[in-house]
Amino acid sequence: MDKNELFNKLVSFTSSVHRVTNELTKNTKSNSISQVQYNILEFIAVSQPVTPSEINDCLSMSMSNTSRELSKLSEKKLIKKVNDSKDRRKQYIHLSKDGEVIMKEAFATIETRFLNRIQHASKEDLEEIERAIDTLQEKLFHP
Amino acid sequence: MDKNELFNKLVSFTSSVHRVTNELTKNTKSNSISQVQYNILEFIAVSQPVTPSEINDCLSMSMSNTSRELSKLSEKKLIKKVNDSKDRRKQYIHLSKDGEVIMKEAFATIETRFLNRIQHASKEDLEEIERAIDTLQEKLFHP
DNA sequence: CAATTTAGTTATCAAATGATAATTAAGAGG
DNA sequence: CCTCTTAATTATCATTTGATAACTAAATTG
Repeated sequence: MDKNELFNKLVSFTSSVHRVTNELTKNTKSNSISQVQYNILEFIAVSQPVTPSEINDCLSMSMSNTSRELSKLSEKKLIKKVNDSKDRRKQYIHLSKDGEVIMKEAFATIETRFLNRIQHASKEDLEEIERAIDTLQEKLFHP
Repeated sequence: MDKNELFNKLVSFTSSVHRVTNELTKNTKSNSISQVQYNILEFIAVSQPVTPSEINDCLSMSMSNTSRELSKLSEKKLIKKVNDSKDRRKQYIHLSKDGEVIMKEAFATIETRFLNRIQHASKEDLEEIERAIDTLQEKLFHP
């Protein structure tokens, strides 16, 4: 087992994942929000609840900009801020009802494109794909 | 086989891939270039050769900005532009020697972090990971 | 050949973003 | 209690970026 070769495979694999993710999520955002705001909502939707610190860390943005954009999303009633009951410096950000609606629509578009992409896959292929995802999730990406 | 469930797995999987990619590539860029310039060099390194159009498409940036940043990278002697011999409107961007050096260093850092991440995986685990990557690359991400 | 489209460059301006610093509030450690 | 650190907000300013338009050059279409 050549770990070096495995690393090269990982590089080209992650590059493919990013490319396909781009294709699937292109132009899915509603017109009422900016691209960055959509990225934030998507991150919240997948990782709910999140703190502002996690957002600027995971989306590689500055704390000042995160704070600004969260305020705008709050004004638009797309997110809710909840204080941590133990550590009262922390906030947990959730999607609001309206935020959930926007993200449900976006994910519906993404899912349609995904189903289109795997429409010719056989039952066996799909099962193999599912097992492969489980394997990588468990052994490589989750910890 | 529930395709809906498979989609949900894909969403959480791609989210993990992005998170781990972030961890592995954080602060790997040399101080002489901006983050965007690093992203461009990384994309070129993985997909060489690429056209300016592919760069603005895959990195979701405007054509004007792509052109500006490529000029800067050219001034810094990190890339080379080669005209397509058939379609002379097109350019192919390659890394220069200096660009290769910068990216080799960056990937060395990333590889060290990756090896650290899989240090406790058994031989069997690594083989399973490799097969899973091959499967997803072939059946889900490559086409 | 003429008209249209495509690839890319450049200049300009407005908007988004990052860096910084000052500030508030609260947890952690001595 | 005092100091240090962490989480977050806000204001200010410089830089980066996107949008637009004008432009060159070359391919495509008809």
